[in-house]
Amino acid sequence: MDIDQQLLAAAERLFDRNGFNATGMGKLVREARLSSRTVYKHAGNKNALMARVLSERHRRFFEHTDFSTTTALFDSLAEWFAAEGIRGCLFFRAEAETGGDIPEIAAEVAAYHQQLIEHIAELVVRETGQADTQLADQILALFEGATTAATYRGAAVIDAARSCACQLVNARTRP
Amino acid sequence: MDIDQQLLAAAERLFDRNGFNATGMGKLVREARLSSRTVYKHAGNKNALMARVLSERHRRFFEHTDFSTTTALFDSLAEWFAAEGIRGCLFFRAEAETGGDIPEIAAEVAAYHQQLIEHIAELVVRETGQADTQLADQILALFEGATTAATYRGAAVIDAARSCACQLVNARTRP
DNA sequence: ACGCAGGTAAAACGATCGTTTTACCTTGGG
DNA sequence: CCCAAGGTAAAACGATCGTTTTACCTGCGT
Repeated sequence: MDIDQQLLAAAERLFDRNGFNATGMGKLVREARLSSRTVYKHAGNKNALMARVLSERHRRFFEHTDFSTTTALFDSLAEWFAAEGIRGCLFFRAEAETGGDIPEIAAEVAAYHQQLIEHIAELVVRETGQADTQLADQILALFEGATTAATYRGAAVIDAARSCACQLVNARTRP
Repeated sequence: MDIDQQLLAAAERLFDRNGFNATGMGKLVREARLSSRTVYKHAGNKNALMARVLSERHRRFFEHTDFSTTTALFDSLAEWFAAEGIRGCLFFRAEAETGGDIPEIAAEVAAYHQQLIEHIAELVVRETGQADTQLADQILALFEGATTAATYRGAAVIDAARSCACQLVNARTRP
């Protein structure tokens, strides 16, 4: 059934564009062109739907993003924003809107963050030949910072962050 | 009257900890130990209250933060988080929760961002002797990224971001 | 002594929230 | 042929939302 995709696509779009709490189930039902009965049959309730949206976003993001090199990482981010618009990190926003109080959502956010950290740590090892927590934290900060700051400064921040990250990595590559 | 401070303090605490939309006026009235009549006499309505909270936060943040050197900037951020807790940027969160649709709030967020950008640009000039948009964007990304990533990685990200920013600035200081 | 500015407590407003229910299709397989 | 599965449309649920109103109290200036 593409009914699940229809529902999840509408939910992700509305949650992302207008916020989670500001998006009522009524508006969601209307936008997804489904009946509320069907929506609740498929999603359970709003919290579960939010969690599924995050889970799907998680999958799609790591499917899209290329962690093979630092350059590729920030290029992927720029591509993502060009295709999806720049509205900041949906996981951070979900956690902030819910105060971390809804376990199913907090779990999805934590899972995303853990995988993000791991992928960056592996990237560091791959590019410099050794683990380096501080370098990984720096790339993470540049990645998150580009995501946030690009919402009001535009895509130029991503270029700036990429060149900074590459500088850091190159400095470690040949000492 | 400290009635305004009482109201704004409670509002900022609840909005920050639990989110803007998730914080009802009922809970706010209870927590501020005021009557709803008094709250609406002082604040007008919820949107105006949110905007005033952001305006006050803006003032307080720039009063606290030391933009004189790159080191001082990230030290200030670490101090702020130690004192206030780490929950990410309240301005970004306000914009995201409202989808940018409430003009009074969007204006406060834009004003904050503009001043942040300006202060960092001046910091760059002060430390390197010339304007450098790319360097300013890099420091901005590190600043925003530290703010966001510290919510799940902790204060270590701030140290990492500071050392990265200082490296960048020093590389420009003596060429 | 009095009035009024400005506070409280509590009820009430209509709107909207998330969710469930009722009643009615449509459709593919035995 | 028909019946279960699974969809729609729409009404209804109680809770809570943001906001206003009613009724009362208090303290201060003249």
